[in-house]
Amino acid sequence: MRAGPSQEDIRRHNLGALLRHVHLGGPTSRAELTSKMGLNRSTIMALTSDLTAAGLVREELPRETGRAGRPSLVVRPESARVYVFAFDVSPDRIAVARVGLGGVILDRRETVRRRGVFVLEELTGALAGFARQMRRKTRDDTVCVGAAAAVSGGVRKADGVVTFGPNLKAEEAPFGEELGRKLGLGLPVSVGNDANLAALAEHSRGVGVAVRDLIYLHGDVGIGGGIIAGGHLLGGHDGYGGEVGHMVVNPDGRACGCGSHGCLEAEVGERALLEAAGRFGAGPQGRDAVRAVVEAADRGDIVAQEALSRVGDRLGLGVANLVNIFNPEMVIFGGMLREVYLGSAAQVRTQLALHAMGPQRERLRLRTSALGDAATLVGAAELAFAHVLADPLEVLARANT
Amino acid sequence: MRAGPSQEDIRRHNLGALLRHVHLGGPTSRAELTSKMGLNRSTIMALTSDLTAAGLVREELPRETGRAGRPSLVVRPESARVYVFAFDVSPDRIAVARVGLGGVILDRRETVRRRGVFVLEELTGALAGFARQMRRKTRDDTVCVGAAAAVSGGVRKADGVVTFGPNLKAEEAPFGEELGRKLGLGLPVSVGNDANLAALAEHSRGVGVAVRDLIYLHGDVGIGGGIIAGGHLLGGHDGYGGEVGHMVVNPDGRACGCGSHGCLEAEVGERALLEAAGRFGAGPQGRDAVRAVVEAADRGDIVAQEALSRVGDRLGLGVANLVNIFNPEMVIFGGMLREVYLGSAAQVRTQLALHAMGPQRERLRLRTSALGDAATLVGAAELAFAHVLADPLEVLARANT
DNA sequence: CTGGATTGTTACCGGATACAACAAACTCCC
DNA sequence: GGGAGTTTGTTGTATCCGGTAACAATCCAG
Repeated sequence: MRAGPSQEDIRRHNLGALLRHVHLGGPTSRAELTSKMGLNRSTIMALTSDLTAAGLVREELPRETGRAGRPSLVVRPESARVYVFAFDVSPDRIAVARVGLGGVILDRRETVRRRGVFVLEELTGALAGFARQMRRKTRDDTVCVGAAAAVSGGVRKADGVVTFGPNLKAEEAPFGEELGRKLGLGLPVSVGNDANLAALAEHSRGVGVAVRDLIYLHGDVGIGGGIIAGGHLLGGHDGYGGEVGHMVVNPDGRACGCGSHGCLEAEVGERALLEAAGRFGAGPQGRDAVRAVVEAADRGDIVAQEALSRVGDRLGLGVANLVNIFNPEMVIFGGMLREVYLGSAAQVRTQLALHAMGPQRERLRLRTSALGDAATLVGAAELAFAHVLADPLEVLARANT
Repeated sequence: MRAGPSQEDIRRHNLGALLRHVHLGGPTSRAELTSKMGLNRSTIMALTSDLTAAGLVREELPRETGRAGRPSLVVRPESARVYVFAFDVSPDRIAVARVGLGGVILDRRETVRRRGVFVLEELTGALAGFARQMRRKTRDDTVCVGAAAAVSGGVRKADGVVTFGPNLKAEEAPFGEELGRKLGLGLPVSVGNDANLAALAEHSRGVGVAVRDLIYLHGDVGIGGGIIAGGHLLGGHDGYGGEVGHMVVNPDGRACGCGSHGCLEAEVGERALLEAAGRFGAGPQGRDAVRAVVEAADRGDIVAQEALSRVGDRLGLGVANLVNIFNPEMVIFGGMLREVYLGSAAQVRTQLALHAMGPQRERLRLRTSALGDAATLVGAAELAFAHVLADPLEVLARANT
């Protein structure tokens, strides 16, 4: 409700908006910025001057214009100079990326990991180690402006502590705090749920660009989700918003790890599919196992087909419920749900036709993730960049001291 | 993304913020406004001067201060002078209220109506007639600054047309347009879904004040809902957000009017309860019939108790799903669901314990509507006032010509 | 090479808020 | 009842931000 000392606020906001433009939209000419932001030429110049002086963007003459008139300077993000660290803790791997302003992945390391084990010391140690390696390779004029991590689990908004997850037992893990300490950059590490951040990623740089209402469904061991409502990530009161995995789609269904029955996760998760296909425990686990089922079904394997069909029905019912409640413009399937959806699109559409209301269904678009496995890392990077976009000059002033 | 000519924007925003303070918070001293809005004394003075000159607020010396120092002028909304018309089309009644700035219901008329009949001409005619009667009784210096209607049905965001609802057949009803024409005030009539507007009302003036994430569930013939996420009403892409009535809570359940099976509406709607209690068709309909079931259960009627129990189970499962997905701070039961919840709170809580995840459940509060039947009217009034709060001076300049 | 078009650059203007100083009005205490 | 202390209204000034306008720079077309 408060407005604040508004002179500075305006400037902050406009600087952030301009930076967000070139961060998300790539190199943009001043002329385009002038029209898209609705500001005057002279104002745009003042803003870009500030950002250039801060070392956040660079202005260059365009190669070819093709049009009459003086060529407009192109504003491009200082991708190589200004960067963040993005971390990802998935059930099957951990990954670190150095992501430049503008969203370029400059460097990246990852390693597999054993499922179900979550030793805070070990994890943060490995991640920080990767980050240090990458940092040593950077030139001296580069500057790290933030860090964020995506974890598969619930992250409490109040303090960023991981409170539950497939890898966690009863205890709570102060993941961000510990990782921040180990990094030793004097930067706080934001933490977010992996599916939430993947949703953010698809919204900013994936299939969901310019889509203000979308639902992203992510499958790995469990089922997670992220909801963009009105252009903003739905966080919920404590930060657990979008946890669609435990929506009950079949009250008499399979037992779920959460203690309930017939959760989306229990009916559509990796284990459900593999068990239905008679492949649980026997062969490989994870993404490859799911892909194998879909391929078998494609080749005519009846058991695989029926497994996919059943899972697709439940998935479709879950999507129908979400569509009825949210009326999104788009639903995006990511992680292993990408394969499941591609293998059972007919069932999903049938369930939608049965259970979703006409008006909500008519303009709905079903898509698969455009960013794939990189989605969580990209989302974490966006989270890390968020405070830079909120107040560009403050961040750089602090980094340059 | 665009910022606009920001000098004016700042002023507009601050004027709106100040007006919203006194509109929602009641009479407020300049000193309080200064601290709450984070603006300087002199700025607050300039803002209140403008609003006073426009006739939107009045400044008065307070009765008693009780504290040292010069008493701060109290800014109060011009409730008697500036008003809107709020309309409500429920299944069982239609209502019109004249609501003053600040949310005071100055005048109100309503009449019962037959269910299931929706004749556009007739409805808008009756509503406009009520409004004209009220308008004749107002003094000359009063000014109507807006109008909005709550309807039980889906309202398409793009054009405000009612596209589906318990009272509608296949056709679409340009309700707002027609009502606006009949009113003849030169004002557009905004239209919103009744449950959405009731949610807005509870959020601004009911149990949900200062709650940024809440779910409001409304029961009459069907089940509607309104979701406030991050302080904003969740509209969805086409405006059908919050339509929780057709979430499937029992795939093998009762047939629903929408063509699906086991929808929340079909399982816990009025008809479901009355049929389970063996009272459908025989006795009275509507709110009174529901109340009778709850009272019978209280007196020990086994059939009524079992009916309530079953309905409460389904309701609880639906709420658990919503809680998992949204992680709201509060769930509010309104309309006939108020009675249902009061009569089956134990079942609802049991289902929550079974199906809702711990972290989401722990800090959740379950409440009943504070505004009761007035919620939809109050919500419609808020919708009507919305554009006044967005740009106070423009609206009044136009009204005074 | 000239004319038209588009944009960068600069100086100036109007508007909005903060700040500071003074006046006004209240409470408390003697 | 009156003075001290406190809080707030009021007014004038300063600062900052964005818009406007005029001019210079640079491109394309012919």
